Amino acid sequence: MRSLGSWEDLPVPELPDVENYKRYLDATALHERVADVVVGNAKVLRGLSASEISKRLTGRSLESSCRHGKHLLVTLDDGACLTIHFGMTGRLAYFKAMDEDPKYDRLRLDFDNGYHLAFDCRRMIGRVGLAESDTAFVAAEELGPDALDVDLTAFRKLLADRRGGIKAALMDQSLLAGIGNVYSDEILFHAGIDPRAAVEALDDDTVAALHHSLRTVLKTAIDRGAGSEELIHRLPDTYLLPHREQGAGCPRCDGKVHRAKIAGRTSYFCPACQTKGR
DNA sequence: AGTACCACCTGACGGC
DNA sequence: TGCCGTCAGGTGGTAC
Repeated sequence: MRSLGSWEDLPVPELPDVENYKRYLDATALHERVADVVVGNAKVLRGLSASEISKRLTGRSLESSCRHGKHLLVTLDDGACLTIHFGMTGRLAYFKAMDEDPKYDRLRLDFDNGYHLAFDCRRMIGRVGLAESDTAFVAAEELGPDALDVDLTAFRKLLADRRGGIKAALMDQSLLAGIGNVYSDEILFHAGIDPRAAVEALDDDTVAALHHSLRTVLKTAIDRGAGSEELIHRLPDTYLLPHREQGAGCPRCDGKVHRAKIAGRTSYFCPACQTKGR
């Protein structure tokens, strides 16, 4: 059992978490001018040197932001784009007093107003970079459309040409961007689809149900505070996320939650509820 | 094209 | 008590 407040309760950033990080950045650091850049660990820069990112960011201000899938893209006043991917353990912290600097601060922007924005990333699987523009970045990364921008017609089209497992398809960032292991499980749970199902095995009604679940789950997670450790306590009772444990009671039936490796990931599902696509 | 597996990375946890 | 293997999970690379 996970203990409350341990690092394990921190969410792995997928679309809903990153959306709330974007809103956090918009509410805090936007329009502030960067006075200094402090690189705590250049590994998160992948290739880009500390002096290069420092040179490009110093004197700039953060003008606007957008999110595409799990990426946060911040446009600067010179038109360039600061790109942030949170990996598994990344998050943002905006603060004034340096004793609030998070432990795993890998990159910090110090603003003219005396505040700081830190990219906190314990496992350093996250990365920060620079791109010509947000659209250039999305194209270069070969990302599919953002999961919340895909309507039912487009969703049917994406799946029509896809073969193989539905869980792998949902998590494929080049097909649609933003869904990872945890939310793919949640979405399939609400749609009543067996996570081991093949895409071809889903009929039209089931694809419509899947699309509906996808939107509902992602939006609910955003509204209930994804990105905060409180999310798990704020989700509706019918959500699987607080029951991601082998043998836990299914929140919808008398069955038990099962764990299995599906699409290469540890997956949780209820075999009694999730029967579609079998 | 889709799948399988490894590596990256850190810290928690179970086994002995 | 303490060492050690294993696991988590997004992404990227490679092999099939």
